[in-house]
Amino acid sequence: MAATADTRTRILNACHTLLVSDTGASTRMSDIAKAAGLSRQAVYLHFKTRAELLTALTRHIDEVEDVAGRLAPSRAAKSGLERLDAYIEAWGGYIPIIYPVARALMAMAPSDEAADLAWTDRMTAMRQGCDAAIHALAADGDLRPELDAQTAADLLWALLSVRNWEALIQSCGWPQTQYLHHMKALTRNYLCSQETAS
Amino acid sequence: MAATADTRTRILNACHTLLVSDTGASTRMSDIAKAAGLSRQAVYLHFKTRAELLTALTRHIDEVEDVAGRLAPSRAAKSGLERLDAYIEAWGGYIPIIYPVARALMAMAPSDEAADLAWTDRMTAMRQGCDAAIHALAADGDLRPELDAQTAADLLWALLSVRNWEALIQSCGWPQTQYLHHMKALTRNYLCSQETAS
DNA sequence: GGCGCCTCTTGACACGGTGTCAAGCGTAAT
DNA sequence: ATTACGCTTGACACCGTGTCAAGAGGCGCC
Repeated sequence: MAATADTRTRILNACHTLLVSDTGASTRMSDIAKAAGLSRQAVYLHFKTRAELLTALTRHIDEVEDVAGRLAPSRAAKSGLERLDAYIEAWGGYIPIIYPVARALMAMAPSDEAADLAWTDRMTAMRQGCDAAIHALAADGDLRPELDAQTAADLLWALLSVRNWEALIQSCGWPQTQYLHHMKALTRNYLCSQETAS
Repeated sequence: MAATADTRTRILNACHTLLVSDTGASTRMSDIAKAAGLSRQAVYLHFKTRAELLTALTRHIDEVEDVAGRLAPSRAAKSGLERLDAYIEAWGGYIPIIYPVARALMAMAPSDEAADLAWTDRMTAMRQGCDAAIHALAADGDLRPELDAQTAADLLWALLSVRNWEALIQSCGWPQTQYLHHMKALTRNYLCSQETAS
């Protein structure tokens, strides 16, 4: 049993390091097996499909990297404005961590229902955070009056998408700090009431 | 010769309608052949690879839909602000048109160099437009002073990405008008000097 | 009319990757 | 000694892309 769990996490770790280091997205099941020092079939004994392995990996990273803990400050924020900033800081800071896995999952999503579902789920969860931040903002009366909460959350969600991060950090070569700065400034500017957006 | 060209465009049209109607992204070469009333191999006689077919299709659509003409108003704009708006209007209005093909191209990009290159090229071309708009803005002194042109163009480029459009229109169910409205408002708000952004 | 050319067809095949199956091996528990 | 478990080996099916070779049918040209 202990050995089983060990092997399982060994596979997860092997998969993770491959996705991080490698050209990544093209990581095959056989590569993962080799990296874990196992036969290809052994991997299938632990994870029925590649999609399942990848989603298990996201959950695993979530635990190891303590997403919940990272998001705590945002939930604990006193004001809507504070919450928005804390959320951007937390999620925006987490993107680089799950990105390698996210990339692989996104790549297979169009052709694999399970992967698509798993990724959509994650994005829906992220969306919750956006909703919460926007509601906190609205509760304070700091949501820009011409925006309804729905629209504002949609915008925030799109702005904080992994694909936007990818575009700015990977394609444009932005440093992470610049990304965080502009995401905060942009949302403050457009989603918050003028007087409070200082 | 005429027949050749005919067949070629018949393939392009078949491919296009499949990508538009269908679940789309999974359109196979054999589906395209069937839809064009040809054998699978006949398709390969006109397009060496799937990637080549798809990129040819983007160019074909560009012509039929007159991208150049659509972008003309932005180039003809008198002011930077006008140019920015016109560009968003033109490109933002063009996205829904190429989206079905773009989707297929984006889906295969991670695993196919040629597709990746073709898509990157298109995005680079789009980026030119962003640069031009930002420069026009800067020339008028309407670029927000704390932003350099590079950063502003990066942001504009990311905001106007197909993936953002996809998120807002496809996932969030926004109507196109709402998308255009907020893209214009958002950029005006964040990229332009305060006094002029009214 | 016979010739060659061009387009398209037919049917086969290789390749790469995922996922499945069956038989067997080694080892630890008891 | 038997059993159960985790893993290996090697085979195979499936699917989609891309390739190849042989040939059919229409068209113009001399």
